[in-house]
Amino acid sequence: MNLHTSFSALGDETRLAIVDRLLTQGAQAAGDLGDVAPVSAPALSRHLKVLREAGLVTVKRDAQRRIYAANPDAFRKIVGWTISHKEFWASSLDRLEAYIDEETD
Amino acid sequence: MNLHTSFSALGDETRLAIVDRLLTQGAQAAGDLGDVAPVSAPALSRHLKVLREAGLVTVKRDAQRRIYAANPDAFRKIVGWTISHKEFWASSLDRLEAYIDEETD
DNA sequence: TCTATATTTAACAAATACGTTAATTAACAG
DNA sequence: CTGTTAATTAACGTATTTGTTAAATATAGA
Repeated sequence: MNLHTSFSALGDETRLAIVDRLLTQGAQAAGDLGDVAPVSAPALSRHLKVLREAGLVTVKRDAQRRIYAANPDAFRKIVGWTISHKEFWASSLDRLEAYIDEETD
Repeated sequence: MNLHTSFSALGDETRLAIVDRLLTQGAQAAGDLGDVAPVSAPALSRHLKVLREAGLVTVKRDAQRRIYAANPDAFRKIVGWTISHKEFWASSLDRLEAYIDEETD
């Protein structure tokens, strides 16, 4: 899938929250994601579809449930792009490191 | 600016091409970006506005020209987010490294 | 089988996004 | 001051996105 498709999928607040949740807490059923944003189940389902079609998440069935998980390959593509431009944004690496330390606490 | 706003801005093929160009070739005037995609000057101008409002690029005037440049801070935010989830996507780091080597040639 | 649970799909309205051409603004050059 | 160049803003049509409620699908369990 094209890189801009991944970015587009992450360009919605609800979808970014879903992905962040899956990255942080691991795989979850669709229903368990209901509290990431104040939207109906059908709306959530469609967001999951967008993420699926962009290749950012994968699904697996478990009885009535659909277990969603973030797809590492998709993230490697994004990281790959950013890293390929590292010499640009990392011109002062310490500032990045400061930022990361701050964010990951 | 929110992270999803950055992703949203990069979620359009033309805008991603603009940004990639600025990252690769450095600052350029709006007119010089005309060949990144087959769109009219007004369309391009609006894409640049979206990127500006998302904080991904900055502008500086030079007579009639507007010189656009990628904004490192915006990219650090994106990198910061991906890195904060590194333990996930980098679970097999060699695969990422292989990918990067392949992409940056 | 009948019912409850989990999720998706259908149908539809409202908002947003993107492209175009025409008009406007701004700065330079003769 | 007039014409040229550079870029943006205005106006407008169409397509896509996002949300909702109602209906459909699929599995589990009494």
